[in-house]
Amino acid sequence: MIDADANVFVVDDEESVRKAIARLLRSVGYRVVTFATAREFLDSERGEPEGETAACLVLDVQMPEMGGFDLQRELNAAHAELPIIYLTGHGDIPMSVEAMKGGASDFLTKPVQDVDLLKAVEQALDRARELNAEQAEHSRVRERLDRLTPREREVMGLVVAGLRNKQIAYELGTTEKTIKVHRARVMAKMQAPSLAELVRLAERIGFPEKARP
Amino acid sequence: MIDADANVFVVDDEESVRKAIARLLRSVGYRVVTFATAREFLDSERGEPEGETAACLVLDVQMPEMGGFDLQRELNAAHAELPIIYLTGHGDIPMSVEAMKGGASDFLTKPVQDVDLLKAVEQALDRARELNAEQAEHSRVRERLDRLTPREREVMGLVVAGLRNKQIAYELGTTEKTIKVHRARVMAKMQAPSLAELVRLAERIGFPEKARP
DNA sequence: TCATTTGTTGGACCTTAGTCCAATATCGGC
DNA sequence: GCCGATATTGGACTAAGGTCCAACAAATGA
Repeated sequence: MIDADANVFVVDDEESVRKAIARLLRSVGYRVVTFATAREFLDSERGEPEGETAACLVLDVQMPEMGGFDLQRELNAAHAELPIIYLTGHGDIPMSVEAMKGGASDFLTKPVQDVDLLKAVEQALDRARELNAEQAEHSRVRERLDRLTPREREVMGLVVAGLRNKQIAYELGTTEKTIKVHRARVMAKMQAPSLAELVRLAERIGFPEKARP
Repeated sequence: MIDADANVFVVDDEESVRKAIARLLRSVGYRVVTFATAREFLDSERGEPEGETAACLVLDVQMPEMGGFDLQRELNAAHAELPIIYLTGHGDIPMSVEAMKGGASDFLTKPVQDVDLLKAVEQALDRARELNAEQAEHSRVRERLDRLTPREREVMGLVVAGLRNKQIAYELGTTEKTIKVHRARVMAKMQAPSLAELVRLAERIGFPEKARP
């Protein structure tokens, strides 16, 4: 079954293609927004960046000015993780392979069969939902981490490294007593019911970040 | 630079192709073993399954009896993670896209340029080295886990879930003292210097496995 | 079957962690 | 100078974790 709460963005310079694709996708219940150029898409406000609704992009490879691959590069640079389905009239195997290596969700040739496109969109949206779920959890945890004071962050780093309070106190040149207070605050602010959970939270967001070499 | 300690397996039914590819790859320092059929490759002993040396597979798509994709399916079923570079004389875009979705490392068309193949092999071997490193760590931890008694595994599961000894004792219908002993053995057998590290080890191997619904 | 692991359980004791109270010192801003 | 946030420390106490020693039952192997 199809989850109707999904956005599909279509970027193609040919109006006939945009219309045909939009009609097809709307007919099965997707919300569709079309764009004639990559620039137009980038400048648009496409709703929430912290995605609540799944979204994917159907993207023409060959377009004047900014092509599909250029757009993908822009999106990656902007951290906007959005599954992409490429569409092309003049593609070859090396191009499709490069696109897939670059993380594309699919790569189809025009004229595209309706079933093929629908299947590709479904897959892309599934990917989007997974990405959204991950990212939502990730930013929820980072938000808590941001509320820690510098000292608390230090303490947390050493706690998840497995050091005991006494050792942490020595490392930071203070007393065990103080560490206990910081530690308790860390647990509270991070909303960790146990040390095990704190470690998992830290792992998930890659804390602490590695030192620069 | 090229790491000479690498195996490249070549499976192609045309002897001329095998010879040409083998010569090319050997000329830059790779160890090469060729096979005329997928069956022949599967039946061979290709050295250590717990890979110490990186390896990849250059695989013809069209072959009598068992084709390249069939071979990949066999390998996946057998847990043998081996980066695959497909080679085909009669490929199309949908085929290449499917191959890439299926986890192929690359997909090239015959006749292949030397530089293209060499670049693809380098990339595939890089992937293989990463996979090897991950898998080596993974199986090292699993090995330790396998040395735990059933009871110790139960205790470990509840420990990494964040339960306290008292709660674990209640769950398992015994006393806190007993749990402490199990717990100490778990730490020793898992070679975890701290609870934090035990949690990370458990996370890495996906322990405990989720119950089936 | 006997002996030897292996897994399991308990007691006594010490160390470490967490909690509730309170207090001091510093800094940046208003 | 006062206020709020941060960092620090102490006392007294409870709870939890870890260690050493000891014991017993079940499984394993000769």
